[in-house]
Amino acid sequence: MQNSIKDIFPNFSPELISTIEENGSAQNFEAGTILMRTGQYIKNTVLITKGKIKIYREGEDGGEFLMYYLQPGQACAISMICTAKSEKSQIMAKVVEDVSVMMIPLQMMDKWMMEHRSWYEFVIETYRSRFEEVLEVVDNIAFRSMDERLEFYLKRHSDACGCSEVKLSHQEIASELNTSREVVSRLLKKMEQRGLVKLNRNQIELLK
Amino acid sequence: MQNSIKDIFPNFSPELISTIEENGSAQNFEAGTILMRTGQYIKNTVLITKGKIKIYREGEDGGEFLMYYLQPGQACAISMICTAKSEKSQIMAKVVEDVSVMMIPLQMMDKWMMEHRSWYEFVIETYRSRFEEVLEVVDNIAFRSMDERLEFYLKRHSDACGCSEVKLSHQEIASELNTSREVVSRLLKKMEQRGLVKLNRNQIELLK
DNA sequence: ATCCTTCTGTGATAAATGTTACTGTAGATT
DNA sequence: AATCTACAGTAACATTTATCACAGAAGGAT
Repeated sequence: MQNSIKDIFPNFSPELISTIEENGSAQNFEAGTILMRTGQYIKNTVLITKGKIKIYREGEDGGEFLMYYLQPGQACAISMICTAKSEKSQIMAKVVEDVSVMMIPLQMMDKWMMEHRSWYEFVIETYRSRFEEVLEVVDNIAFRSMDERLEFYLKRHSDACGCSEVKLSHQEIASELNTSREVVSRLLKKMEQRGLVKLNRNQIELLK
Repeated sequence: MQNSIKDIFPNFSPELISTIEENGSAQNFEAGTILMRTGQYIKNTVLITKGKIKIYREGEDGGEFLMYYLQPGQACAISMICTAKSEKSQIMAKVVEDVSVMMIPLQMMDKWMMEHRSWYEFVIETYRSRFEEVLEVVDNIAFRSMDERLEFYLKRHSDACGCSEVKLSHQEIASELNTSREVVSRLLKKMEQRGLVKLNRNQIELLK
């Protein structure tokens, strides 16, 4: 089996891995799928084994503010946090690159915390890294102006996809930064003049 | 002993409470004390038994952006999250009302997760509620304008202190919202005209 | 090629927020 | 009382961001 849990989650103990394979349910979703909506009840913890997911915070007016990416080897912290209580989701999760995931029923998630040290450590580390990531998001919107936020956004995107081309329209970027398309166009133009990017239709090439 | 762990953390098991009393160190700090600075290494988890603490995110330019309050019966999620790794603090914690706290060495924090169900549940619930609170902060700065944020700020303050008078100068409020004093003055004046507040020197009275 | 849709660029203008400069006032200090 | 200091109000202006209006370009569909 390619994309095995073993390879993607190298810190998991062999016992944990077999338990996951027994109790989890492997599933695939195409790009574009909404895996989770704000307000939905959470019944599973999601481990990503392939592909990419974006996590958004939704505004009352329908805005979709990008929080962070989830990639193979990671898990949805929100789904873990809402564990025992089977709470409502506070976020929206959208598949941006066909994913394979392992769905873990919430009771298992909780049970394993006591039984598997490597699971416990993974969960704690997931909490920690996501919390820090959200704090960084707060920094960006609290302390930085739109041009800096845009640069950060592009950099994060290219880090996530491992390439220097961002294949998104200005409109899509604007939505994820909760601003308007015109503002993004203008700021990108300035960045191009500064030699930071090269602009093409539906593609922004990062030069530095 | 007044302000006992037992009364303030009613969900803790008797065994956990005695373990805490054996291993923790009770300490007091005056209003104004900085309990934790950004970048400091964390050696303890902090349980609050009395008083109030504000948690800030610091900007590179020295801004102090208010994230949330910590009150009796609560714990600093950040200090828990940075657990085993003894990571650096990502936030700044300032005492705003004389506090009594119980300092728990980080090794204990980790050990008890396996040994005390009530500790485990408390920690998970702390993660959950703080994560949600930070998401709400993101909402405010991502989707709302300064006048709405100011109203929210005042409401949160009065909730935290349990009174309808906010005894802060415009300058202090401005710092915590990362804006300028003049903007706060203007917006407060408008709120007064709308009948939402009554303004006095060093005091804002919430009317609704 | 022609049409159509989506994407991009840009000017004009409006609104929100930040900055500068100055004034007055309340309370503390002397 | 005279002085000093922190706080609050406000006008004028600058900057940033949002909105409106429109035009042209790229690429797909017919």
